[in-house]
Amino acid sequence: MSDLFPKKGHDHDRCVHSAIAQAEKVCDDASARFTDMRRKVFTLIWQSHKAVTAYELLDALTSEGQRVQPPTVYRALEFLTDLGLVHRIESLNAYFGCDRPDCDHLGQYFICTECGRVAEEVNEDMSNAVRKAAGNVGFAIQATTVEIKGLCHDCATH
Amino acid sequence: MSDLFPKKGHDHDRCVHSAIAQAEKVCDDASARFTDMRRKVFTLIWQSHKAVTAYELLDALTSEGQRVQPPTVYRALEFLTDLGLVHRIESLNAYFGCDRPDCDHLGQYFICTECGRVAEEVNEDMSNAVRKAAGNVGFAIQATTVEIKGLCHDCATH
DNA sequence: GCAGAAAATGATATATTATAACATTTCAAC
DNA sequence: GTTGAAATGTTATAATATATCATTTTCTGC
Repeated sequence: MSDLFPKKGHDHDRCVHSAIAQAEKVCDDASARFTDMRRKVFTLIWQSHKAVTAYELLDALTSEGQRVQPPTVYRALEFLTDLGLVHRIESLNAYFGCDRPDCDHLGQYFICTECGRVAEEVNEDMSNAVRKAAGNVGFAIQATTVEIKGLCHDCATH
Repeated sequence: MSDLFPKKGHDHDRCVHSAIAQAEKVCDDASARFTDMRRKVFTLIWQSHKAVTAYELLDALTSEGQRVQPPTVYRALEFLTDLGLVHRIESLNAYFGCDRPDCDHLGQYFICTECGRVAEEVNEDMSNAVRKAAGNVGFAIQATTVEIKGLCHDCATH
């Protein structure tokens, strides 16, 4: 059984650094600016493998000493989601760092209701099932939201 | 091609009456009360094949002469969603009447971004793909959200 | 029928999530 | 260094949702 969720005690700094490196590349390729604020928000989102709300980000930025208003955070989030660096989890009103922003994908999200962690998977069976179901009824897909709540393997077995 | 969305000019009164009849049965079977307020909210939701926000319901109830507060609407919605009579569309923060409340299902929702209509499908391929993907990673499913935005056949071809 | 318990609704206040509108600052290109 | 575009700051408010306690309605057992 592959483990979608990161192991406890994994080297999280590596996740963060890798994510930032990828984000820099994506921004560069898009001629978009990875500004200080955007970098801060992105880094905060990557502090954990959980989804983070806009106001949690706001609070975190504020306690870092900045006085930041909601539009600032929402603008950064919009920028990051538009580039695919961050995904919005609709069922949580929260935001989650994508670890494969370079590939164009219809992602699926597993959300553990016990530990709060989120994991993204790009699963061809699911994407194909969605595309096929849409095709059958003449529906032209623009965007998909697939969010699955439950217990991750760690929480289910401990 | 099967048409998931109802035809223009269909007999919508029939949809409404059938939905109410089913709701009465579901409530009866659950020994739950289909009170006046719940019936009103449910009927309002079924006025169209679109998803309706809580505050749209509130406004509709108010213009019917009642002075209703948010908790009243949210309580009715909670009751109806708990029984599976209504589904919440996460990506719209809105509520949608289920036309098969009696079968326990993981529903998928097609949302037309042009006409606003929503259609529910219970698609085994999709459910199975979700279950299989979860199984592969040892994830115990509690709930799923599958929402697909795009153009319905009518809007795509006209 | 009636008392008491439980369920539902009413009422008030407030929390949470998000955006509109306009001012100011920063930055890159020239 | 000027300028125009992009980004951020600032203020206000919209939209969505819930907590809490009071009152009313309904159900149950007698």
